[in-house]
Amino acid sequence: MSKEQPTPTLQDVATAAKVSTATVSRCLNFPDQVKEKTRTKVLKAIKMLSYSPNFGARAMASRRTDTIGAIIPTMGNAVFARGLQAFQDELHLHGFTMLVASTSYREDIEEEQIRALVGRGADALLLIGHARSPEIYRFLEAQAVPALVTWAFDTSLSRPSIGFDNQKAMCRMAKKVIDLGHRNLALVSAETILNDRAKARQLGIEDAMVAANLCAKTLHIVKTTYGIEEGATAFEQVMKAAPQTTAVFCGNDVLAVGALRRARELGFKVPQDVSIIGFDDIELAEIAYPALTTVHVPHREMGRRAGEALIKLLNEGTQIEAVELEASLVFRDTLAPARN
Amino acid sequence: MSKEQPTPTLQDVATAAKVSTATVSRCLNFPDQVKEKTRTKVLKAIKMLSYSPNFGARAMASRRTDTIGAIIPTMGNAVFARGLQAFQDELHLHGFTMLVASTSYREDIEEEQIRALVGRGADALLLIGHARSPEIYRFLEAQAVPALVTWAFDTSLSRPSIGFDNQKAMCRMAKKVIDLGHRNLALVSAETILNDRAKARQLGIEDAMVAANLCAKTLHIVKTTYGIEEGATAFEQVMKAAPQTTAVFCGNDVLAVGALRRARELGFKVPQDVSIIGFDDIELAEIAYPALTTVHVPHREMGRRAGEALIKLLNEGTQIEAVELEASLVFRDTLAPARN
DNA sequence: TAATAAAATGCAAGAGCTTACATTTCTATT
DNA sequence: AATAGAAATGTAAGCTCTTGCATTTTATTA
Repeated sequence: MSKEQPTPTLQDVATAAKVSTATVSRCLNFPDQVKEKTRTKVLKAIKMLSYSPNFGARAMASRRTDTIGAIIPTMGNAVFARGLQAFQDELHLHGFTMLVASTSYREDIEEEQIRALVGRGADALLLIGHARSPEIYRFLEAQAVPALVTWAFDTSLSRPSIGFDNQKAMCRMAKKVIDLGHRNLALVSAETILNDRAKARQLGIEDAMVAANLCAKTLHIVKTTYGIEEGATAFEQVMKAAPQTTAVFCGNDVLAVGALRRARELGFKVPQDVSIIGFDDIELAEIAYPALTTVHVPHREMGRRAGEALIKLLNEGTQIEAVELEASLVFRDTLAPARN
Repeated sequence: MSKEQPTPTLQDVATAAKVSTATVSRCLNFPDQVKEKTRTKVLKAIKMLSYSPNFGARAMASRRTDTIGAIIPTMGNAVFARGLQAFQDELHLHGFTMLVASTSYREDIEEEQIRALVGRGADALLLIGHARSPEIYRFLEAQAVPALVTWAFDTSLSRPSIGFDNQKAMCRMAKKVIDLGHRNLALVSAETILNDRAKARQLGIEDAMVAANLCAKTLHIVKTTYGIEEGATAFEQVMKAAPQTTAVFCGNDVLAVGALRRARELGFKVPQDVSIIGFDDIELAEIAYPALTTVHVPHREMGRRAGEALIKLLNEGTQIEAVELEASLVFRDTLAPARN
C-alpha cells in the first residue's frame, strides 16, 4: 500500500494557514462567516496541500451527509439507468450526492444494500416498488431514514410513493388489445413474488379480461428472469404450449425485444400472426423492428420528482406527498387486430 | 426531521449485551475471535436494536473503507452501465462496495466527482480514459488513492490501464471498409478534446486511410454530443455537406442507431446507398434494423478485470499490470461494398 | 474617545468506531 | 491441584471533523 505520507487533515491546513481548525472548517462550510483575507489564506493552504475533507469525519461530527441512496434492480436496464440519471441530476442541483446500489432483483442483496447505504450515512433512500419484508421497513424506521418508493403508486399502503399505477396502465393497454379482437392472451413476466410491479402488470391484464367477460385463468403466463435471450426463450415456450395465442404481453421491453426476435426466427409475422406488447418504452422499443408497441413509463419525470421531494423533506421537513404520474400507451408496429 | 430517538450505537449494543464495545466490534469484524456464546448474545442485541454500524466512524478508526469509486460519463449508455455492473459484481464478491458517479462528459464535473469520491473514502478509483488535467492526477497522488484507467489501453503513458486500443480497433474496421471499396468516408464523433477514446477512434480511421493511400484530410468529420437524436442530426449534416459519402463511421452505437434511423427517413437504403458503422456493440446494435456492423468492446471483461486488479492492489499490494484486451469486429447488416 | 454591539476567531468537547495493550478466563499439561 | 500458555475480553487512546460557547477584534454610535 502507499500510505507513506499521510493525507493532509484539517489540522494541517490550520497550521499551514496559521489559524484554528474551527476557522478552516467554517471557511469550507460557511464561507461568509470568515473574513475575506483569512479565507484567501486558508484557501491557499488547502490548495497547496491538496487537502480534501474527510467525509466520514464530517458526517460524524455534523450528523448529516447530504447523501441520498438509491437502490435499483439493475443498471443494465435503461429504464432504471435513465430514471436514476434524472434523480442524480436533481440531487446534484441541490448539492446532494447520490449513492447507487443494485440488487440483481434479489431480495437478500437488497436488504444488504439498504443496510450498507444507511450505514454509509444516506440521509434518505430511493426504493423501487413496495414489496419488501416488514423487518427491513422496521430497520429504516429505527434508523430514522426516510424512504421513498417509486416506480409504483399505491395509496392503499401507508408509505408514500411517487410513480404510476402499473396495474391500471397495463389494464388500459390490455383493453385496447382485447378491443382488437384478441382472445388468446399470454404474458411473459418476471417472477411476481418479490416484484410487485410485475404482479401489478399481470393483474392489470386480468382485470381487462374480466371486464371483457374473458376468463382470467386463460391468460397463459410464462415466468422468466430478465434479459433479451430470456425473453426469446419464453416466447418460444408460450407458442409451444399455447399455439393459439395471438397476443403476447411482456413484463418489460427487454423481454419483448427478445420475444420479437425469436418470433421472427420462428417464422411468425409480427404483428400479422402474433402481436407483441412491451412495457417501459426505452430506446430499444423504438429501435426494434418492427417498432414495439409498449407502455411509456415516465422515468425521467419520476426520477426528478423523487429527488425534489426527498430534498424538500430533508431541507425543510416537508412531508412527502404521494404523486401519481401517468403512464401512456405508445402504439407502434407490433400490435394489430387478431388474425381471422 | 425525525431524529428523535437517536440511532443505536456500538455502545448501546455493548450495554445491552453486557460486554465491552471492543467485543461487539470484534464480533462484527473478526467473528472467530469471540466465543460462540458471547457472539450469540451480541448478535441478538444487534438485531433487537436494529443496529447498523456507522460507516464514517468505522472508516475513520480503521483507515480503510473497502470502497472503490467508479466515475463514468453517463449511466444512460448501456456500454458503461454493463461494464459497471460487471465491475460491481466483482467487487461485491470480495466484500467491497462500489460508489458510482457520472460526469455527463464534462471535465469540471469529473473533477468534482473525483474529489467527492476520494473525500468519501474511496480506497481506489476506476476511471474511463486517460485524458484529464495533471492537477487532478497530482491530487490523487497526494491523497494516495490509486486510480485505474479502463476503456483505453496506451502503454506510452505511465498510468496503468486495462482496456483495449481504440485506435487499433477502429483502424482494423476502417481497413475492412476501405477494402470494400469505400473512398468517401465520414465520421460522426463526440468532441475529441476531452475524450481520448473518441480521438483515438478518429485517428484509427485516418491511419487506415493513410495506409490505403487515401488522404486523411478527406475524412468528413461532424462533431456532436451524445444521443440518438444527435446521431440522426449529424448524419443529415454529413449527407448534406458531403453527398458523395458512402460510409459513415459513428463514435458509438447510440449515434449510429440515430444515423441509421435518419438514413431511412431520408430515403437512403442502408447498406446499399450508404454503410453505417457503430462502436461498442451494445444490445441496440443487434436489435437495430438492419442490424448494426460495429466494434465489440469487451465491457464485461474489462469491468471484471478492473475489479480484480484493484482488489488485488488493495488487499495484497500487488501492483496493477496493464492488460490489453481485444476488441473484435462484428459484421452485421449495415456494411456492404461501396456503390461505385 | 469611550462604550457598546457585531463580527471574527479560537477552544475544546464530542460524534461512533477500531485496535494496541492490559487483564481476566479458560485449557491443557504435569 | 498448580501452572504455563492460549484464548477471550476489557480499557482507553485516537481517527478527523463540527459547533456551542468563550474570547478577541473590528465597526458603530454617542
